[in-house]
Amino acid sequence: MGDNARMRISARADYAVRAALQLAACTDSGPVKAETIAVAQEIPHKFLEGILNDMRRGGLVTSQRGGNGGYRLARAATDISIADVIRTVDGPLVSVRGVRPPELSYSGPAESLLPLWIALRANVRQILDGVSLADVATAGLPTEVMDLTEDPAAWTNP
Amino acid sequence: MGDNARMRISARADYAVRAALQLAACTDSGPVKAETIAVAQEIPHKFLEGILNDMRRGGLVTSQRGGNGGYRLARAATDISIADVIRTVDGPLVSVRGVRPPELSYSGPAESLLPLWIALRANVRQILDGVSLADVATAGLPTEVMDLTEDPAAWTNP
DNA sequence: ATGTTTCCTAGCAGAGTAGTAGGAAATAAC
DNA sequence: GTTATTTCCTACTACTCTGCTAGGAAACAT
Repeated sequence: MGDNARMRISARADYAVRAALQLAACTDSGPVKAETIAVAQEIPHKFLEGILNDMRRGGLVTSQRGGNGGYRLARAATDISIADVIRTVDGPLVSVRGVRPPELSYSGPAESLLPLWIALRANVRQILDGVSLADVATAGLPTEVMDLTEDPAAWTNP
Repeated sequence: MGDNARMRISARADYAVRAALQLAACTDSGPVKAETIAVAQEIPHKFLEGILNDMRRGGLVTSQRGGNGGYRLARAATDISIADVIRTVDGPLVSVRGVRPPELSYSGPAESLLPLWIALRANVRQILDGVSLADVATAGLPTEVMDLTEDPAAWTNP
């Protein structure tokens, strides 16, 4: 018990999204070096290299080596969702006891737990699949998302 | 990479909720033994004992020792949310890189990430705070939650 | 007293997290 | 073709978290 949490965005995922946002921001000034991103977003350089590599393997970014090389987004920033990034570097968005909800089976009074986890997942997807890198980079989050942040209670802790 | 996921309901949390549901189901037949719950829900007995203890410390259940002892809910099943249970055994629902969203600060094109995480958290809370043990135990999930499970896409993997 | 059941402490094997280190391979500029 | 640059790859480390198990002490009912 302590500061561990259940919906946890890992350092990897957070860094990956921020790096992707940085790429979205400098979309037409040639490839961006890992080092540049690392400095701009205060991310450990070598750690970031590995993350960018995962994103390349996942088809999210393309890379070029050598002097004046670097990374750029493989698709338009409007066409890459936050969920795409997180899934690429960290795997599935939602799991229960290590497996994805559809593989679960409950009995007795717990039977309705499965639909609950499904609803939870659908809800998370709605947000993370529905927001693109461009939305965040240009500070133009969808109104449904902005609406959720209106309630001051959303900003307080528990 | 692999089967790790970002919104992960741990075994602890899953077991805790199921145990609480079992208690909600036998609310007026006297205290329920850990062993009984363990068998009914196929949860490792000694592991469950620890979880029930955490729930007692968290004020969710009361206990009685000795022959004919066991556990019962401390409040009405309508008055305990799924979020209450998860938070009691696992800590805060949502965190980014180990800290809760309000403590974060982003710069440059990542500035709108904070409102995004806040919206995500609000959305998760909406579900988990809004569903009580009684809702699940009686298979009477709120209609907003049921609506989310209507779309067949909610049941498919990615 | 006796049996039952919770409560407490300790430990443990495996996996995941957040990095670091060092160098090989590709590319561009000269 | 050499050199500087930058990605790419492998391996390693230290720490924490997860999902348990073991053994017994304390409380309670009969």
